[in-house]
Amino acid sequence: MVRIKDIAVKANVSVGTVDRVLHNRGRVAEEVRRKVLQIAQELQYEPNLLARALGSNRLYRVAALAPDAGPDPYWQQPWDGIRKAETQLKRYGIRVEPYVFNQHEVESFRKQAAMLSGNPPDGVLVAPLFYRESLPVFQEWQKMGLPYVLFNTQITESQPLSFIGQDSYQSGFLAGKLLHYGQPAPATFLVAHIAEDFTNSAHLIRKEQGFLSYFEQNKLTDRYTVVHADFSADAVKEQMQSLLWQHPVIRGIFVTTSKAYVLAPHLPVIGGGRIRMVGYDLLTQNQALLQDGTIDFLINQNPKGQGYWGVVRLADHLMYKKEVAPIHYLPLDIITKENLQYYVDGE
Amino acid sequence: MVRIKDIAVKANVSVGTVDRVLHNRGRVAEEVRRKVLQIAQELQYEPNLLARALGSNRLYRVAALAPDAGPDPYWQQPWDGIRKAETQLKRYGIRVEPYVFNQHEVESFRKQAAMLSGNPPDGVLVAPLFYRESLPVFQEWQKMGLPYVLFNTQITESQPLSFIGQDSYQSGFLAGKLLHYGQPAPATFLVAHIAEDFTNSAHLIRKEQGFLSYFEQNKLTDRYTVVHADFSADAVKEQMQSLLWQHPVIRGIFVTTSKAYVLAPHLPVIGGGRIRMVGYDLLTQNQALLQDGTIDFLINQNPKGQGYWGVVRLADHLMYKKEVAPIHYLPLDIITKENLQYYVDGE
DNA sequence: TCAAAAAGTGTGTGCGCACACGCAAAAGTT
DNA sequence: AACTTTTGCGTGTGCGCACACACTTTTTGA
Repeated sequence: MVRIKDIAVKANVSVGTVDRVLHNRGRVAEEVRRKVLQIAQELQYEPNLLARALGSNRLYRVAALAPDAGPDPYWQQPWDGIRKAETQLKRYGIRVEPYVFNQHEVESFRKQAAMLSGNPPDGVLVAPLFYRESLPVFQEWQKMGLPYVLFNTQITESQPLSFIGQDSYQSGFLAGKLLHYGQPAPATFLVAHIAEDFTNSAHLIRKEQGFLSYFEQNKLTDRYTVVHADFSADAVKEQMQSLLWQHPVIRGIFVTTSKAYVLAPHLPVIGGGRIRMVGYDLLTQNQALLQDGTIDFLINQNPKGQGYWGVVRLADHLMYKKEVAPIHYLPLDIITKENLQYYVDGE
Repeated sequence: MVRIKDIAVKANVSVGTVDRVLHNRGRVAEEVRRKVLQIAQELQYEPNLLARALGSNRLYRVAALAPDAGPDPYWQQPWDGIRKAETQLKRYGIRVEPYVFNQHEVESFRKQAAMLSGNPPDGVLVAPLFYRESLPVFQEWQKMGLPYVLFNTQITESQPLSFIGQDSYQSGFLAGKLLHYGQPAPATFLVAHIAEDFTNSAHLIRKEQGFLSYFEQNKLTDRYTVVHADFSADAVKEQMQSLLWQHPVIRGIFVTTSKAYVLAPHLPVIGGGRIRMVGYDLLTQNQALLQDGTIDFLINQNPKGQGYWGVVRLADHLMYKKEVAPIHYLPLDIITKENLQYYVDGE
């Protein structure tokens, strides 16, 4: 195993000099610099991460900016992942500082972001729910040289260190397949958005686009119809009844958020064939509906993993100076009653 | 963070004594011993794993006993995972010694196992394909105090340190769901075992049991029939034709191994409804068949992950003296054309 | 021309732990 | 009583790295 000392001996310099070269710190003669780098390359030097973490007493502060888990249980999961990563990396000198905002109040997001910037950490993990309000914040961080990682929502206009999450388009596409698979024509499918500002939520738009594309690309549009529906939280029942009246051959519903459980109670128990349901995420309410057969498939967005990997990526960047891929798509896990157990609490 | 030194100070002894107590090495007065343990408990001492790995210059040898990747591409993947883990861990004192056997020759397994025992490593990772022949080997290891981790095939009669892999029973159960979903009755489904000694392969038996259970537990046996079929590698075509003749309403095939691609070319292109196929694992041949629609679903056994985690678990046990869970089930990943890309080469 | 600043380099210490070594006191032996 | 053995315990070194410090040589500037 190659150590810094080995490089030093081979290059006829001291370990201090090698250290300065490898970390771009201090002053080193250009000639020596190149020689050391070349030898390091040649010997395939890989730093011993244990020794590094042990030797440097440096503490890295990572700020996490995400919605409050209180009102929406979904957000508990990213926080769990973040916490898990912190526990694991604490020994290596990583500490996480949470900044919580209200997912329905733009102002609270702005405020927390400002607080964060006022006490700049070494890196940021952020769920940029509000598209318009995020951009100026990103610009500021960029100017400060503060690396930030996005999760949950992809905002292509910014230049984050990395994005962690699902490909929303492909996710909708997959939902199309799951509703269509083995479903005789003709049939109508509903794309249901629940209690969200659809036009301001990039990832919901992408999901719907993917869903539609499935039917278009497979040339199914002559036999299968897709209907868009926006539900507001307080009139779900009425809207559902009205939709069923208008479209008697609804055979499946694609709920684009984790809120399938909100819609489920208002489906007809029986009526010209059961209505299939595809939704997102393993909230306990959704799990129960999956078990009793109301929901056919859930697509797991692995929110816990998003938080976890976000912190890990930042640590990779900060501590180990590793290259970080700009996009880190998580798999589109298909969950049914039969394989659910292995995704719940998976370590 | 509590260090050994902190305990030493509080107990009025030296770090050497604390070390002896914590590791049960050397001689320590009983009174002092209890005092140190009590203080360690009190202070919630947790050893710094980094420092431990760094400080002890010990080299741990892990033997990996698994089939040759040459004849069956499936086995390349666990070996890849094992190799990956070794690369990652070799800096920290873990080295893997491969023992390769022929998956069709019981004798070669026995021979390699004997060689392994003759040059005992610190831990073993093994894919116990041959049920009967594995048991005595395990007994020997147990007697030697040699910790071993199982992967791929679970053998409940033994007491391994851990098992890494899928729940085969539930895996078959899930396959039942995937073939049945949206498939009108009546229909016949085939459970196809390809070129394996079925009766000596514990996990294939379990898969078939799970598959059958799906139809029983859901009370579908009056409308759906399940047929068991053993294929030998050199007569697949003839056997398939004969089966199609006997069971004209075959609507789906469950291939219990990664060899769906062997069967696929011999399915009728059209004939009273397409025949669905569910198989295992993302071999390139299977991926192509998934893409062109011949295979509907693949269940990913994550063979690479099995190898990887197996080595990691052993390292956890050997180096860090961590507790290792006796069973580590990997998720039953459902793969379709639409989400395949996110599982291939997922780091 | 000579001091001051900058450039270039080596040495030493500490991180927390494992482990070898060595010394003193107690217990055992003839 | 004069030993040997055993028991009990402290000290010291090294693992690979980060980083502070100090030292020498070169360059700069008035």
